[in-house]
Amino acid sequence: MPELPEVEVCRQGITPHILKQTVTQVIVRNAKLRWPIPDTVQSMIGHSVHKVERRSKYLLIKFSHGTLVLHLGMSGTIRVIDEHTPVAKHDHFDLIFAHHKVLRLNDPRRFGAVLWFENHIDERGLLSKLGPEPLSDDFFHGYLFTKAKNRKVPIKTFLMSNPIVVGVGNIYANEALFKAGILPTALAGSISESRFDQLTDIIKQVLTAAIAQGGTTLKDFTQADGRPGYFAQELLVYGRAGKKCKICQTTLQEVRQSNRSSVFCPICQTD
DNA sequence: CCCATGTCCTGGTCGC
DNA sequence: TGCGACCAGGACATGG
Repeated sequence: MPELPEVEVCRQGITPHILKQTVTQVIVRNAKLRWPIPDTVQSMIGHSVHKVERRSKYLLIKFSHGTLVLHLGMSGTIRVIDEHTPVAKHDHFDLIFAHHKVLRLNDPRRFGAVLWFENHIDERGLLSKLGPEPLSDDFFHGYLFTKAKNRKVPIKTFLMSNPIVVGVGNIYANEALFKAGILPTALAGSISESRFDQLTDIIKQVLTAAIAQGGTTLKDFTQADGRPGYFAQELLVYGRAGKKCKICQTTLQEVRQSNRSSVFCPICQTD
């Protein structure tokens, strides 16, 4: 599920089901996620949800005395379901509420995380080391150009770097670079300010459109099937290596960068 | 065997 | 030479 639009749609979807509801039980079936689920998650019992926020791809479920931090990793999904719904394979964590609904985390690969920040303290600095939200005013014209000065890293790796900007994963990095006409292998420090500004606008557009489409197809997170939001969006390059560019019909090519696949059109995209 | 939506961490390199 | 910034790749676990 995990690109930013999917997490945001998830946040919007679960919020009305859990806001102001009181936790009655916390079940940890398998604590071995990316980090062990701490015993302190039990402190939510008897407390109610004040707010449901998102920072980067982290879901923040806020209580008066702390914050439950959820990350979906590469394969996690969250649903709000009836408490009698049978437990399925990879259902690792339940947050049960007084109105008999359950927030249930399923994560086959277990790269996700369930953490508790007492008094909002982020011991690992997970949230404090993050760059700006791409849809906020902190991600503005000139920002990427300034950050990229003297950087020799490929633009695609640069875009996917959380200290630079959060929420741009492999799918949207590929899609945004195609739309901006920039090769993923172009060096970040060699890209002009105007092209960076155009790329900034495109990233905002792509993420906004994905949230809007995910929001319409996935507005209720109480269903058993959770189709990721990006399936609703037409993908121009991601997953299309060897197929024809939808703009110029040239065969799309693939390279690996930092152990991730990048797909691009050798005609539509340039250094 | 190959590949896969994330990201922390390690170890190596580079430049001041 | 020292040190910090930067960068590539490994690691995690499961399924298609």
